Amino acid sequence: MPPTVLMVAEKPSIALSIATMLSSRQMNTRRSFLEVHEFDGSFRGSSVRFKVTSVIGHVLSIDFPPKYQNWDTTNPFDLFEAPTIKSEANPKAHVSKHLQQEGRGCDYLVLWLDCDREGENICFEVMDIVVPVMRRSPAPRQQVFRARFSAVSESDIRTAMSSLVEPNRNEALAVDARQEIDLKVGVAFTRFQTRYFQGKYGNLDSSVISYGPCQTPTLGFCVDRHIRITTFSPEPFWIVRPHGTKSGQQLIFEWDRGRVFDREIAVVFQKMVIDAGSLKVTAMNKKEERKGRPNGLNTVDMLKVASSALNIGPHHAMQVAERLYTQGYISYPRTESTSYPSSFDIRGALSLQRNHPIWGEYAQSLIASGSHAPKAGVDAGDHPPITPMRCANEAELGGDAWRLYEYVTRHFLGSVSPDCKFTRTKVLLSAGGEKFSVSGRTVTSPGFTSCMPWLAVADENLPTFSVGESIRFGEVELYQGRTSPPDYLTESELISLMEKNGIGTDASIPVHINNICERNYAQVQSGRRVVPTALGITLIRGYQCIDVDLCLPDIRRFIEQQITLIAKGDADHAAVVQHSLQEFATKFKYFVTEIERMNALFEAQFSPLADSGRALCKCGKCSRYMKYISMRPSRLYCSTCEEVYALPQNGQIKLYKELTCPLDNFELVLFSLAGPDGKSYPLCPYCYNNPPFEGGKASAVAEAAGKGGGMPCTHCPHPTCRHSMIKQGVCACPECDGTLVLDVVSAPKWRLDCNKCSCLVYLPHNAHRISTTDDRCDECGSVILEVDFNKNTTPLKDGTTLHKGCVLCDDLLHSLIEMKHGKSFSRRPGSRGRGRGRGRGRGRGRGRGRSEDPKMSFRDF
DNA sequence: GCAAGGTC
Repeated sequence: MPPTVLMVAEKPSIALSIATMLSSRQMNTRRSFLEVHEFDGSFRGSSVRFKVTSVIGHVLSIDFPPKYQNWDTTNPFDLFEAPTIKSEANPKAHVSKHLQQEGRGCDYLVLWLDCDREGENICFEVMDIVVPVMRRSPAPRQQVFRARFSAVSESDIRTAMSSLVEPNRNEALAVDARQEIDLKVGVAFTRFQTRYFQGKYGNLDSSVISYGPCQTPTLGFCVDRHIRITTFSPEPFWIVRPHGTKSGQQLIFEWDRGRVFDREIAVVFQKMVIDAGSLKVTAMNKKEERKGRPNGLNTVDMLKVASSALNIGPHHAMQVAERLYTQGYISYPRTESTSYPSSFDIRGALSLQRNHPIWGEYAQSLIASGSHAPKAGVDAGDHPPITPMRCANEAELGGDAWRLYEYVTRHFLGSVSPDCKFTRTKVLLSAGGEKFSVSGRTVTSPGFTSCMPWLAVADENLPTFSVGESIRFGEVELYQGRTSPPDYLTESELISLMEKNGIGTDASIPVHINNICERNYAQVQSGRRVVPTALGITLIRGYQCIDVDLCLPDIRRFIEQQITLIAKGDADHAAVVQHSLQEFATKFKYFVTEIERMNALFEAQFSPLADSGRALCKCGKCSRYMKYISMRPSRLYCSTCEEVYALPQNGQIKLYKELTCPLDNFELVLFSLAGPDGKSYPLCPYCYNNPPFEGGKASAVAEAAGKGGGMPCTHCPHPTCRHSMIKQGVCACPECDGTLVLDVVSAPKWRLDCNKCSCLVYLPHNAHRISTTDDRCDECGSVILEVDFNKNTTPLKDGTTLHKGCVLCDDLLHSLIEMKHGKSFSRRPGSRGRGRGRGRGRGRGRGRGRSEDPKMSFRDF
C-alpha cells in the first residue's frame, strides 16, 4: 500500500476542482458523508494515493456551556468571563466523523482551505480532528502542510502544490478571538435588553431585542438617515436661468453660481443679466470623454444591482445565484474579486454566448474584434469574478433566475467590451459679469453600453457656436426651488455603506440586513428602501443617549483591529481577548446602570405590559386574571404579581376549560399550532416556566421539552393529574425518543401527537369519544384506549359502540389508524411482557425528587 | 430565544 495523502478543501466544489486539476481528470469519486476524489500520484518524491475531500465551511462553532444557557439563572454580566465550548457547527452533516474516517491511517494532510483568516482557522479545526487519527510517523517528519493558492486555476493549484507551507496559527487564533468576543458581547447585551424591555412593554413585536457588532451598526445607518430626514428643514433657493434660441433650438443656459440662498441677491444678479441684453460666447471646448466599462462582477456589486435594478433582495439574490451556480449556469457566486485571472479564458466564455438569440451577435462581434481586455480590477485572492458558464434563454430559466443570469451575462460582455466614447462640447458664455454655460455631447462609440443599454449615454445636440458671438436671450427666469430631504437608504446604498465600513462580509451582509428586518427593527419598503421601525429608531436613539459607540461602525473596526494584532503576531491571543472583553464589560456595566435613559425613550413609544393584551386565565398566586399578550413574543403577564410567563410561540393560545393545575392552581391554557395537522396540547403557565420535577431524569425531561425550556402538560410526570403525560401518554413515538400523547381536543379527527417531534397518529375518525384508561396492553405495555364509536358508523359487529384495545396490538384499532410525518407505526416483534408497565402512576409530587424516568418507552428493549 | 462567520 502506498502512503496516503488526505487533502481537505473548504467546500465540495473546490475539492472537485482541485482533484480534477491535479489528477488530470483521472480520479475516482465516491460518496461518503461528503464526496471523496481519489487518484494516484507523486508527493515529495514518492508514489502516493491522494484523497481529496472537503468540509462545508466551519466544522465547529462556539457557544456557552449548558450551564450558561438558562436566561433566568445566568447573569448576562457573567458571560464575559464564562468559559466557551466548541461543538459541531452542523451535526447533521457529520463532517467531523467524515474527517476521522478519511483521515484514519493517512500519512500526510494537505490543507486546501480558502486563503483567508477564516480558512486558516478551519485548517486548525481540521487538524484537531485529523492529526490524532493519522499514522504516526517518525518524530521530525512533517505530516501537515498548507497549500496557498490565490485562484482555483490549474496553474495556481499546481504552484501551490509544489510550494506547500505550514498553516498560520496566528491567523487562526485571530478568528478564535473574534468568535469569542462576538459571542460574549452579542449574547450579553441581547439577553439583558430582551429581558429588560420585554418585562416592561407589551407591543415591541420582536421575539428578541438583539444586539450585535454588525447588525446594530447596520441598523444605525438606517436610523441615521431617518433622523436626517425627520430633522431636515427645507430651504428656498434661486437660480438665474436665461432662456434662448439658437438655430431654432430652445436652450436654457446653466448659471455658474448654481444656487443662491438669498432672494434679494438673486434678483440683483437677474437684473444685471437682463440689463446686459445678450450672452456673449467667451470660450468653447471640445473633449473626448469616455465612460469606463465595468470591472468583473463580484458578489457585493451583484447584490447591489439585484436590489436596485432587478428588485431582488440580497438574501433572495444569493439563493437564486447559488442555484444558477449549482446548475452550471454561472461561476461561483461568492467572490470579492473584480479582476479576471490571467488564465481566464475570455474567448471561450464569449464563445459560449455566440449563438444566444439576444446577445449572440454582440458576442460574435467581440470575438471578431479580438480586443477585449478587461479592466484591472481588484484581485482578492479568492474566486474569479462571476461570469456565465453556459448559454441559457428565458424559457429555460424563467423569472428571477433568468433576470439575474441575464444581468451576469450582460455584465460579463460589458466588462470585456471597449469603453463608451463620446465627445463633449462645452460653450462658456457671460452676461453682465455672470458666467453661464451650455453643453452637448455626441456618442462616437457606444462600446459596452451596447449590451448594457441602461447605462447608455444619450446624445445631447448643441447648435454650433463661435467665440465672440452674441446670443440674444428671451426670458431670464428667476427659478425658485426648495432643498429637499434625502430619501431613506436604498438596500443598495446600505450594502455600500456596510462594505465601506467593514461591516460583515460578502456572505454575511445579506444576513445582517435580513436580521434587522426579522427583528422588526426595519422594513424594506417600495423601491427597496430600508426604513427603520419605531423599535429600531428607539433602540438606536437609546444607544446614542447612553454610549454612542455601541451603534457606530467603529465598534466592528475596533474588534477587527484588535484581532489583526493577533494575526500579525504582534500580540498574544489571550491578552487581546482579555483586554477587549474588559473594555466591552465596562461598556456593558455602564449600559446597565444607565438603561433608564433608554427606557425613557421606550416609555414614550410603547405600551406597558399592564395596558397590553386581554384577560385570559387566572394566576395561581393571586387568583386574578392574567393578560395574554399576543404581540411577539406572545406571553402572559400578571399585573398584580408583576410576573411574565413565557408561552410557546407561533400558535394559538386559548383558555382550557377553566381547568387548573393541581400543583400551583394556575388555570391551564391550550396551545395549538395552525393547520389541519397542527398539534395541540395543554400547559400550565407556571409549570411551563418553572418545571416542577427537579433533579435527576425529570429535569432532563423538562430540558427535552424544547429549547425554550418550557414544560407543557404533555411532558409532565405528575402521577395523578388527568392532563399529565402519565395519564394521557399512550406509547413511545416510533420516530424519536418522545411519547405519543392523546390529543384531547383533536375530536372529531382523534389522534395521538408526539410530545417531541411532528409525528402524528390518526385514530379511528368515526369515534364519538376516545380516552386513555388505567390499563396496559399485555402484549406491548401500551396504554389501553377506550373508544366510543359513533352509533351509525361503528365498525363493531352487533352495532355496539364501546371498544377497548391497544393501538398497536388490537387488530381492529390498528387497522383504523393512520400515521402522518412518520415512517411506520407497528409493534416491534418480541416485545411481549417486557418493560412497558413501569413509570405510570409512580411519579411523585413537586420537590420530592424522583428516581425513575416516568416516560414509557420501547427503547429499553 | 442570543453573535458573526463559514457553506448547503
